[in-house]
Amino acid sequence: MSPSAAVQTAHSHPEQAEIRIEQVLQALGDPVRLQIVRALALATDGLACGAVPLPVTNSTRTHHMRILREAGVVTMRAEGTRRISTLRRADLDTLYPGLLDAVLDAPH
Amino acid sequence: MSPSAAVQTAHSHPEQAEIRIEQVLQALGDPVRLQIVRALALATDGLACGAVPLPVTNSTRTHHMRILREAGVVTMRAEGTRRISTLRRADLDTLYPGLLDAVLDAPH
DNA sequence: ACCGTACTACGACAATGGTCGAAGTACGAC
DNA sequence: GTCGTACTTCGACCATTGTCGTAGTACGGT
Repeated sequence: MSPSAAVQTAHSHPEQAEIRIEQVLQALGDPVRLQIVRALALATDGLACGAVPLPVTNSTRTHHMRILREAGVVTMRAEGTRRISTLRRADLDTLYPGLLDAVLDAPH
Repeated sequence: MSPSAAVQTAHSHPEQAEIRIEQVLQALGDPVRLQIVRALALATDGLACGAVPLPVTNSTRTHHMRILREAGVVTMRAEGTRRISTLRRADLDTLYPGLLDAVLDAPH
């Protein structure tokens, strides 16, 4: 195995201080991603990307997870072959109190 | 004067029930539009589109105002040659309590 | 070792979106 | 009426974005 074999599984996450409101809003502004976030909100201990039923292919799913991760909305950790995603509730509630709750409580 | 001469000044606004959260979030997710919304939040009695200093041309300004209006974030009324825009605070607070405040209080 | 599952990376594509300039409309002032 | 101001509309442009298929990597099972 090459030394760089584990690079792929290491995802970059923004620090709390690096999270920007426009990026968060834009990330939440897509129907597919909002569906993902709503599903993650119900699973307090995280959820595998593939566990959310979505009308898109796997590669598109990965793309949306990346947007959410890079915006600072979710964290991802490897667990076997799964990537468990979790909502960054604490960080978002600290930076933008009420934002996440308002979005999650919104009628859909 | 033709009968349809006043069409241009009549802008369409979505009813409160027609406002969709994804559209609102996407509208707020643009830096220029967020700047507009922040300016409007300070002027309770509305503001002319051109009164907000923006690094874009007039046509782009109009474009952004249209996005905000069609998303249900602002209302516009004609007042002479000016178009006075107002934040739809009541509607947004009713539909998504805490959302607008969270966005406006966000660090920038 | 082999295979299947879970996900990622890359390239391509069409659609969307932000930007502009030019032309046009509405209103007020003169 | 003419002129200037404020804004809109239209078409064009380029960058971004959501989508996909294909190929690839990592891990667990057998």
